[in-house]
Amino acid sequence: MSDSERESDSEGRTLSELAKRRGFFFPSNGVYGGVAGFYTYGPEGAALKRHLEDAWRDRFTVKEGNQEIEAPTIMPEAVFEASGHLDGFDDMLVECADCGESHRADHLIEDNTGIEDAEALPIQEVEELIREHELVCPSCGAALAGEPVEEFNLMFETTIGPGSGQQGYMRPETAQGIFVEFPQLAEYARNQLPFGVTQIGPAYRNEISPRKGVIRVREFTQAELEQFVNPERDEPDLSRVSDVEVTLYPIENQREEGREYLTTTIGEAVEEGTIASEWVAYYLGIAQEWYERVGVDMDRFRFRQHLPGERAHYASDCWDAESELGGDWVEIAGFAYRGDYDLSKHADHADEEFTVFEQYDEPITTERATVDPDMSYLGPEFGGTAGEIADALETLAERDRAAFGGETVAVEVAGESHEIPIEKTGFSIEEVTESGEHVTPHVVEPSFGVGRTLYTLLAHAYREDEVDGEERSYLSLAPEMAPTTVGVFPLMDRDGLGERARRLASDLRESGLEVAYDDSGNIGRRYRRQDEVGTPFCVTVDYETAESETVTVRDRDSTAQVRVPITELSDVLAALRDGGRAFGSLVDEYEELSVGPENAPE
RNA sequence: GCGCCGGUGGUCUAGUGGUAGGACAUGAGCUUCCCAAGCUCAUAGCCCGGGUUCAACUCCCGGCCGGCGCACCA
Repeated sequence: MSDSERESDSEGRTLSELAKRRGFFFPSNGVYGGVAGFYTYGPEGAALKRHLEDAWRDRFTVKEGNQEIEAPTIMPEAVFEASGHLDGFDDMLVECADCGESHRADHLIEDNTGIEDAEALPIQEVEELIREHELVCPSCGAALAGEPVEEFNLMFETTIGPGSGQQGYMRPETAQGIFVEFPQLAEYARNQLPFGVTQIGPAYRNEISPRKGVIRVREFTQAELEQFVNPERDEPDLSRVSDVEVTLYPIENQREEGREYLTTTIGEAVEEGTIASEWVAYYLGIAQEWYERVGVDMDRFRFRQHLPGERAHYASDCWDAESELGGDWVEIAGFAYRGDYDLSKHADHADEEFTVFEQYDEPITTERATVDPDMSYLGPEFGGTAGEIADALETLAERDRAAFGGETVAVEVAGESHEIPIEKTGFSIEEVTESGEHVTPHVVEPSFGVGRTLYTLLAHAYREDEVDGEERSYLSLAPEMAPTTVGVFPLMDRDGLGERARRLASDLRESGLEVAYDDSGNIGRRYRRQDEVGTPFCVTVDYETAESETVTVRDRDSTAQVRVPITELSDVLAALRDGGRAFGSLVDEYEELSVGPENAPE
C-alpha cells in the first residue's frame, strides 16, 4: 500500500465512521440492503449542507446580482437530443471474451481507423467497423470481432405519463433546466445582457461504479451559475478580484514532471494569458474567496486547467477547483467557457430564438440591393420555375448588384439560363436602417458539487488534539457553516440551573440562533459532543449566573472561556457566527474564566 | 462491469458447527461547582436468499453492500 492509499484509507474511514455515528451522512435504504450510490444526509449533514448552499446562494446569486430558478428534475427526451447528452453521454463498451476487460468501442475505432467522432455512430456500424478493421483487445490482443457492443447511458430513464408514455430522463446536470428556459429568462432579464441565472438542486447519473462514499454518487446536488454574456462587449469587473491570490495548475505544469503549482494573482494570470477567459478568471477569483470563507483548507486546494483531451468539445477554456482528500485530488467545481454551444443547440432543435436583441449605439444605415419580381410576368412566362427564378434574382441582387446594370439580367435555374427584363425584376437600391442585431449569448458556467464540497469541509476541518490530558477529536468548521452555532448547558441540572438554561436556549432560538440544549452527563462530555459535530461555541449556565446574569462562552478550537452578560449574549453569538468578530476579541472585553483546583470555590 | 479482500448491537471489535462476549456510545438513577471521571441498572447485534447438516453467525453457492485495483467519470 502506498502512503497516499494508507492516508486515504485512514481519512476515509475516520470520516465515514464519524459521519454515520454523528448523523452527517450515511448510505440510504440500509434496512433493505442498501443500493450503491445513494446517501442520506442526517440532521447534522442536512444542516451543514443547507448552510453551505445558503453561503453559495449569498455569493453567487445575491451578491452577483443574479436570479435563482428551480426547474424540474425530469425532462423530456428532446431536451437531451438537443443538449447532446443522449449521444454524448452514451458509452459504447465492448468486452473482451478472452481477458474480460471492457473497452470503449468508440475510442478503439478512433484510435485505430482514423475515423473521428465514432461516438456518434450507431451500434451496428460500430460492431461492423470492429469486424472490418480486425480490431483486437488492447489488453491481451484477442480479436474483438463478433463481440457485442453494449450501450451504456449514464442518464436515468423514466416514462412520463401512463401506458407507454413519453420517454423522459432525470437531468444529468442542473444546467439544462436553465438553458431550455432561456427565452423566458431573457425576457425576465428585460433582454439585457449580461445576466446570470443560478440553480441549486439534484442531478442524476447512473454511475457504473459509485465510489468513495459521498464523492461519487448517483444522485447529487449541484449549484450552478449560467452567466450569459455578449462575447463582443461584456467584460467582468476584474478589478474586483485582480489581487486575489490563487494556486494554479496550468496545462504546461501538468505536462512537465516535477513542475510546481503556480502561485499568482488573478490579475497576473489574465495578463500572462495563463487563464484565457476573463470571465473564467473572474469566477476563479470569486470562488477562491468563497472557498476560504466556507472553510476549505487553501493549502489543500488548487485550480487545475483541463488538458485538451479531457475538455468537452465546446469548452474553449476550462478549470476545475480541486481539493485534496486523503492524498487524492478531487474535483469539487468546474469553470467552463461554453461559448454559444448550448443555446445554439437548443435554437436548432427547438425552432425558437435563443438570442437577445442588442441595440446599436447608433442605428446603422446601409444600402441594400433588393428585388420585387413582377410575378404576373414571370408566372405566365416561366410556369413552374417562376418561383425559383424569383429566389435566384434575390440571391443575385445581394451578391452582385452590377448584374442588374443592363437591359436584362441572366439567372440560372436548374442548369438553364433565363433572361429577365430589368423592369420586371423590381430591382432597386434601398436604404436600410438597422437599430441592432440578434446575438446568441455566450455562457460562462461555474458549476459546484455541493456534496463534494461538504465532504471537503469535514475532511479539512477534522482535528485531533489533547485537552487536560484527554484526547479529543473535533471539527473546526467555520461558525457560519456549523450545523449548530451554540450549545447551551446547565453546569448541573439542579438548583434551578436547568430551568434557567432551558429558558436561555429558548430565547437564543427566538433570536435566530441554531441551538443545541444538553443536560446529560458531566459538562466535559457535553463539550466533547458539540466539539465532534463542530459546534463553535458553548454557553454554560453556572452558579454565578443567578447572581450576575452572566454565562460562560466557550470557544471550540481553543477551549478558552469568557463570561458574557446574558443581555449581550445573542448579539455576541450572532457576530461570532457571521464573522463580525472573532472569539479572541472577546477576551479583551470580557472576563476570562479560569477554572482549576486553586480557583474552585470552597 | 471484472478481480482481490471484507460484512457480528448506533460505532469499534472478540468468537464458535449446538444461535454470542467486550469497549465506546445511548437511556434511567446516584455522584460531580467547567472539559469524554466513577458506581448501579437498562436498551441494543451475527447483511439477504438458497444449499449441506439432527443443528449454520460459523462450511458451500448466489445476491446485496463496503474497501482497494482495472475500466469508466460527457
